Amino acid sequence: MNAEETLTDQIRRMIEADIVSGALEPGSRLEETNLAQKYQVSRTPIREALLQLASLGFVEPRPRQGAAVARLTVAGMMQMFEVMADLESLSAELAARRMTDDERRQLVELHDTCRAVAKTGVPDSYYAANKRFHELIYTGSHNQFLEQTTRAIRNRVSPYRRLQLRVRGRLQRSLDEHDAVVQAILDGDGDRARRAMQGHVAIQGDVFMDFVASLPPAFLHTGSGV
Amino acid sequence: MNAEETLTDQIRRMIEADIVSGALEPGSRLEETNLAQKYQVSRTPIREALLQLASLGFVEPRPRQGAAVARLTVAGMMQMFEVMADLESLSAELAARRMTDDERRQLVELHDTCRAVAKTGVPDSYYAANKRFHELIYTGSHNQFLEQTTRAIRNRVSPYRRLQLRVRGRLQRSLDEHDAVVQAILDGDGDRARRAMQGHVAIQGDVFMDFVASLPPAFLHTGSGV
DNA sequence: AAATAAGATTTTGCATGCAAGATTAATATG
DNA sequence: CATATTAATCTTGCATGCAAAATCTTATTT
Repeated sequence: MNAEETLTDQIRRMIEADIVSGALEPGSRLEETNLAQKYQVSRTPIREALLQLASLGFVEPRPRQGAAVARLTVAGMMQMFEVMADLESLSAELAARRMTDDERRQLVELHDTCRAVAKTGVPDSYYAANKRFHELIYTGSHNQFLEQTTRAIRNRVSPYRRLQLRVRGRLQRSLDEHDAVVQAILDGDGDRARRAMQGHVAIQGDVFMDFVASLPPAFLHTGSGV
Repeated sequence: MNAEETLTDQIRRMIEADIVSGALEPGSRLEETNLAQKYQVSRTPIREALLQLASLGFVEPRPRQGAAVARLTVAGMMQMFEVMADLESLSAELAARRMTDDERRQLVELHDTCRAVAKTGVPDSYYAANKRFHELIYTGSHNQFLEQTTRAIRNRVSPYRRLQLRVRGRLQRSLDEHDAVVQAILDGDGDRARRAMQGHVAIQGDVFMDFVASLPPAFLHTGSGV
């Protein structure tokens, strides 16, 4: 039904994936000619893809100076975490009220998976399972716009966030917090679900400072702007 | 300091302004050649501007069929209001905690202006004053990312929202609700400010139904998607 | 007369070309 | 030798060109 995809779209998705996954580090220059050669297309679809990524905040375009993978200031990062915490909390509240029986079952299942993966102690695996857990809650809000918005922000901080779970002891803590969220959602208690999620994703002073301290300097942006 | 603006940027802003203001109605076709002629440039900067607007959600691009000013489904509109209500509430909460003395003074001043304008009973004037009131609260949150995000959503629903205040009696109600928000912020009571704002911007069943009923059919989108 | 099919026209998607601005290299100067 | 100035190279921003897809016209058939 939907018309086939345009070249620009494909390239946008590939570059975005490389940014989100961290393959392209924050601050990397993105030269149109390079990319055109890499993907075997002309500069036009590359330009168009970069323009879209710029308006989504993934790359910072400097007029007449090309684009680079966006870097965040510490302040900007805190701001994004603050907004995301609020949106995730809203998701949890709505999910508690709106999730179908089937979605609730899936939630329990995924939570068990998280627990199992946590036992292995491999941060990257937990990162993936944790991500699916949160995504299921976005979906459970039955608000697609909320889902898209939250996911977009999550993707933007993703290159940074990946490092977060390496902090010692964070993994077990995270699991306990998930537990509180799951219970509240199963009980259909929106307010409690919201507070539980807020507690889970809010940036706490010390944890955040440790996190910032662990970032490679090149990731950060000392100038103005977000 | 900042390099001069690119043609594409100027055009993007002009088209966006026309969409937000309602000069270009939802559903209008946006032909590249037309626009190129209108703005006296080649198709390239037009294409690039449209692509950016598409990723911001202002236009819906149908591959190989050009773009049109985005229309919202009723469901999509409800979803956006739901998210915006939450972000505005967060803004109010943070503003209560973070606004400077000067900002608080400005808030009181703007609130008085709203009251004065409301007396005249001209909806469009109140719309403008109300908008500035809300924008001051975004700024008062001292979270620029929140400010940008909220404003972006507000702009997207703006072509629809403009009609909302025409509902009879809405104007005085709005003013009373502002009053509660202002009081809570002045008291530095974040929780109360959040609840007051939530009450102000949340979509209530009947009001929303009246609102939807008043929309011109062409504005709405019956297909899938947001 | 309505519906369908075929052809003409328009419009997009992508490639290429070129000039202006930015970056780097080279040269001159204190 | 360091700094400043100028020249060369590279990169972007925009215009133009062309082929494929979509839309609109017209003609044909039932």
